[in-house]
Amino acid sequence: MGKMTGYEKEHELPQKVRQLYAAVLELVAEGVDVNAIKVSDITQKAGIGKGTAYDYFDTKEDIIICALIYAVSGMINRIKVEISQYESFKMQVEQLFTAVEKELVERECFMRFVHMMTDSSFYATTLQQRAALDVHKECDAMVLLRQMVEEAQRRGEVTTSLPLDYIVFSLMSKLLLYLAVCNERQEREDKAHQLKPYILKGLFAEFCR
Amino acid sequence: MGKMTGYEKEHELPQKVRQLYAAVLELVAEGVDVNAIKVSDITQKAGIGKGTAYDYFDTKEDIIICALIYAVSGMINRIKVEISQYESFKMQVEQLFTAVEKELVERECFMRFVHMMTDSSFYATTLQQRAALDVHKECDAMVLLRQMVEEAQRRGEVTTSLPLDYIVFSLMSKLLLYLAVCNERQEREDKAHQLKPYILKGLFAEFCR
Amino acid sequence: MGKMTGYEKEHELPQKVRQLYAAVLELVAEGVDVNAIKVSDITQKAGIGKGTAYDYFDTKEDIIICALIYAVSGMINRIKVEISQYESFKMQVEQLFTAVEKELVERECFMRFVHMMTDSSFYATTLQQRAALDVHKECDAMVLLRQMVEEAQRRGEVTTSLPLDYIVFSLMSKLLLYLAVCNERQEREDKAHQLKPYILKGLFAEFCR
Amino acid sequence: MGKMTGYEKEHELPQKVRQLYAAVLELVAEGVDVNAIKVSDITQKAGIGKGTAYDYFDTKEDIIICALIYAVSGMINRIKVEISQYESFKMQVEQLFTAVEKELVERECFMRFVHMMTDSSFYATTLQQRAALDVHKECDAMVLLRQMVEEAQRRGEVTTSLPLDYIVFSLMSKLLLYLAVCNERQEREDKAHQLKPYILKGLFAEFCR
DNA sequence: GATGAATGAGGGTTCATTCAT
DNA sequence: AATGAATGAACCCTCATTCAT
Repeated sequence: MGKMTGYEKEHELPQKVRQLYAAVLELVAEGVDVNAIKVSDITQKAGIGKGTAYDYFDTKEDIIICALIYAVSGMINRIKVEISQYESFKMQVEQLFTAVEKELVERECFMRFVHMMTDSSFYATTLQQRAALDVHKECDAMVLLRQMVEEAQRRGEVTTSLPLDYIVFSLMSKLLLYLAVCNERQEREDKAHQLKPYILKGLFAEFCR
Repeated sequence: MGKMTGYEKEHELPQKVRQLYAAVLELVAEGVDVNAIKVSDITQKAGIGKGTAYDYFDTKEDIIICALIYAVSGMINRIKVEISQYESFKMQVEQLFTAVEKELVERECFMRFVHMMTDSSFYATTLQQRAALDVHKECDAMVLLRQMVEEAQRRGEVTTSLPLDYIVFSLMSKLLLYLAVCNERQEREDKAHQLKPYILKGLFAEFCR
Repeated sequence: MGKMTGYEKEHELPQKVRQLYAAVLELVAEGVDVNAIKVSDITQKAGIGKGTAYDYFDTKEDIIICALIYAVSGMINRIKVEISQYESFKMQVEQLFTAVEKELVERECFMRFVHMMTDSSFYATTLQQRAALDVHKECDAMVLLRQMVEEAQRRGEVTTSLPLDYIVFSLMSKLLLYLAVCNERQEREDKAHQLKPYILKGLFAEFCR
Repeated sequence: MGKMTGYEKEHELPQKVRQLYAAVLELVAEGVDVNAIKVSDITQKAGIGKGTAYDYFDTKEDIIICALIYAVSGMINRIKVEISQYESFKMQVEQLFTAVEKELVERECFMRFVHMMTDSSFYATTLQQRAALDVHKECDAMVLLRQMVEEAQRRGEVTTSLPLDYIVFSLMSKLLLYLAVCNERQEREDKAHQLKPYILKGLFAEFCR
């Protein structure tokens, strides 16, 4: 049987695969170390037999990687849709910050994913290779941000006197910064919300006309 | 025997421990997945027997964590010294960027360490707990940055109209962003150097009077 | 439902069972290790569902054993018929050698079967037990040879001054020797044909008047 | 560490390897199906830890194959020595038959080994490949027999009017036949001894002047 | 009846840790 | 003190067998 790749459309996903993905993402959201996840953890949480997982995936690593790709590409696509409802760059950026902080599971997965994109763990390396091959670039948040900025530049909302790369990277770094703060334990949850307006203000002051 | 903690002074380190740390850091610098490092990899590279490692550490994880703490606290202390030679905030920040990009091994370890501070892997969790207990805060780059900014504010070089947290986080995020770009494969190495002046200019424009 | 035993008459065999047997024997003829044959290999080659195989057999081992019994008893019966067309012992023996070398699949299965009769693998042990119970002795090539020799002795063609057992065993050993040589890779295929006249001559010289 | 090959000299064998070999051979002698032997069976019988086996061998199959090569090459070498004490071909052949029937364990291993040389099981295939590469031909009983016959021909004891191959194969087939009969359950043990003189007489009548 | 998706017991292999030398 | 051979718990993966459809 053809094994999963992580890029299947939502409706193409067999039920069992959906359960496997959900199990992995729950574990990740619970803060379990990805490297410590056991196949039996996943299948038990998914409520299916261990062997079944291997009908859809070749290795444990595949299960986890596909679950992460699934989560992040889904998240990015959802953010794309949400952002497209706004016309101004500023509103889009605000929406972006709101979107990523929204749900714990997604936030955790996104963080994990971003880490992996700049990490040298096994999962990181594999994901980077996958991303490089990924024609749809569905998983690349950078691509999303780049498009957003380019269009805003075309509309004249964002300065063109700074390199596109710099603007995109700045946006990304502030976004991650925000996520990192959000993710810290409770006490700082407030701090995150206090910082948000400053982060946005800083961004707009630097890049918007 | 008392086991190592990672906070020993340089001169307190037994020779064997030094060799163990060096081995771990070399492996990390080579891009080996921390989770994939085996005790035999470490001791072989260190040129000592496996049993000896257990005279100084209780578990494999301890060896790795202490090596990382050692590397990062050393790095931060060295940066402290380097920075203290400059009097202006701008020069200090420039020096900071130069320092972290300087050496591959350090950069890699620093990245790994930072990842771990915002990660939920086993090593991450342990390091975070250790950092929370760490009275000297020797390992906390944030503390260093905070001190730097506070003093600059006292000297009137940095604005006090923005929250200290925000300034520190911004500085940190730009620094990490820069490191991440530096760490990408060859092609981008140039991109990193092209971005640097913009990053610094952006920082100074936002925070310096 | 009553499960198969391997001794069903050709016309009693359900179509699916025929397909299963054919699949097993093809695999064996392809040189696949009997111990490595998977149920899915068999049913896939047979073009039927896995569950169906278990309607006719209790275990995987049963499928394989019955297929082998089927192949060998069929082969022996066919050889019996072919031999009965000849009246002289010498002609019968020549026919015997021709018959066993005839078809690759049969030769392979026969070899496998003979191995199993003098082996201690699981299949061997089971087959030996079965053969001991086999009232018809349909599977026992030795019985065929014994009858052949006994009748030839009665007709005065074969010496009675040597023990029957010895003559039968000698015949068997030469036959197997010949098969073994036939089965070696290509180069020796010729060698087999060169040896054949010597093998027969030796046999006849020793046992025929 | 360098792994075992099965061709180590007796005195080169680490103690643990010796124990592993002994365990495998005991199991084989007990009539356990080679394909059913578990690593834990071997190490338990050997009285060592499971992991230790993997210090000396890469896979379970390696352990078993090396044990068989060890047993057979040892046996053949011992037979070589025993045979070399006799000067006449007839005495040598008699000694050969005595030697192979001598010890249960050896007989069983030799049978297993011979099976494997004309079989298509995994072990068989691997052993055949090894034997083809084996420069010493230490494991090849055929080589031993061939030398024996050639020398006897040179001494004028064995006819040169028959092809060498035929003589060697005949000798081999009678030898194996004899072993097979010896190996059958109790009742036939006697039969074997009754057959022996006829087998030898037949051989000598056919090949000796 | 026929199927093949699902199961989970079982076994090969790895590697952190120990301890006799 | 230092070693590394030995251990065995742990875990991934396979595949015979079942059973709902």
